[in-house]
Amino acid sequence: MAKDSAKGATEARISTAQRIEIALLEDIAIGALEPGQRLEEVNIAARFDASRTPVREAFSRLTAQGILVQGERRGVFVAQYSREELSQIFEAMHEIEAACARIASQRLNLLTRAEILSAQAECIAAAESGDRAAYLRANEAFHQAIYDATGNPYMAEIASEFRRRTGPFRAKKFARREDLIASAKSHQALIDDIFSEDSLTAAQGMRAHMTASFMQALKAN
Amino acid sequence: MAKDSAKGATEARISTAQRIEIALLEDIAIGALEPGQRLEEVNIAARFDASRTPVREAFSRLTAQGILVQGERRGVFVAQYSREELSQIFEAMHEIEAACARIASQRLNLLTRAEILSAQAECIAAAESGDRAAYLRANEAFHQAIYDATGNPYMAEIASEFRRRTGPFRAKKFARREDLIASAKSHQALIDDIFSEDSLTAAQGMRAHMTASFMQALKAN
DNA sequence: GTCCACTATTTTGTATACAAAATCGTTTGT
DNA sequence: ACAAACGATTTTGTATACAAAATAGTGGAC
Repeated sequence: MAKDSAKGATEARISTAQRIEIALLEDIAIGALEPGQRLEEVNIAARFDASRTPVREAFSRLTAQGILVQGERRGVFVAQYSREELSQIFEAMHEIEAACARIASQRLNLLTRAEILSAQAECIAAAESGDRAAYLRANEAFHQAIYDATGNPYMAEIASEFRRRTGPFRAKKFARREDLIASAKSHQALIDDIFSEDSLTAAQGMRAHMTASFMQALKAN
Repeated sequence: MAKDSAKGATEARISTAQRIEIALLEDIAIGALEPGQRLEEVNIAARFDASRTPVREAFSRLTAQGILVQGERRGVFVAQYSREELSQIFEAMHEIEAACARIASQRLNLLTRAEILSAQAECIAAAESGDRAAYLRANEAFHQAIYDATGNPYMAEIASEFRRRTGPFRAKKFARREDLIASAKSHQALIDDIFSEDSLTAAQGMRAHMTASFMQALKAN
């Protein structure tokens, strides 16, 4: 009965394969694993003190999501994109984010407004203290709050997927404290557009935000 | 040198896991595997005369794509959606398809126009002969041709993914020959809108097409 | 007769073993 | 000296074995 009441509420028992998948995702998001880097099954297995089997399962799932790619020859690699490919991925993400903003603006309620504002407050706090890692987390939470405000988990999921794929490239642009503050300020304008509840304004606000984000990502990559 | 010149041009050597993944996808698209149906590793392994290992790999990739879902208890199941969930998936798909149509309308060229028209010709032929399986294939090729016309493989990929996920639910609506002909006719209007090269017209045309598609899917499910 | 508990069976998750394919290095021939 | 080919080593793909968890089935007690 009280078997997992002590632990986090909904924390189900986690398999080794899932643990590896989550850890690899985190490493890629943080930048510990860089785009283009090769991942060998045996290395990863050793690192997690597991056999190759769960590692292969994690690789399968991550390649299916486009986070990892199989090279033409041996090995699995952290996905790496040329300038051209990056532009295409950002274009796709930009379309989805704009759709999310538009839908969210039409369905805002007290809760979703509060959660967007709350996430933004964390962004500002992290930006002012110059805590890069905290800002990266808060920034993701902010965008996630917008996705959630659509009330559509499928839209939210694909938007998140694109964020995971572009994470390593966006992360590089947050080098200095001013970058964080500028980003947080950009959020404020975006919030105004979405909270206007005018869907066109919301979508255009998000397009502007994403275009700026891509410009900076291009500079940093 | 001539090691695979006899076979299909780009057909690389395929692993058992990939073979199983493709076959399962096909079965789900066709309807041989119905939403909600449970898949047991040993059964599938026996069917493909393989061990559980490649089956598990295929399951991993398919669950990562949302084609299969892990039940809360045992087993992996073909994804099944409630009326509400189906509406959310179609909403998301509808947004992405509209974005594809808009972008495609801006980037049309001789080749992409030709391929859209060619796919539509196949749709008409299949519809008139009342060949349901052929129409399903041609219909997918038609939409794929529009995705490809965006020139953005990432947009194309997510659009395809949603099509795969909704395949079983859309397939049911093509019961009679008239359904096929009506669908092909609807394509014609859509082509006109996209070929207008007015992005707003193209997006609205696709929205109309998708809305109609969802209405029929709802009736059939 | 119903409910609970205990056991048995099924099923999943992980490890290991083995075979095949590919890369790398060395050697040999021209 | 350079190229080609052969062999050795690494790495992947698949099979099998084993352990743990969950469900189902059976029996017993009230």
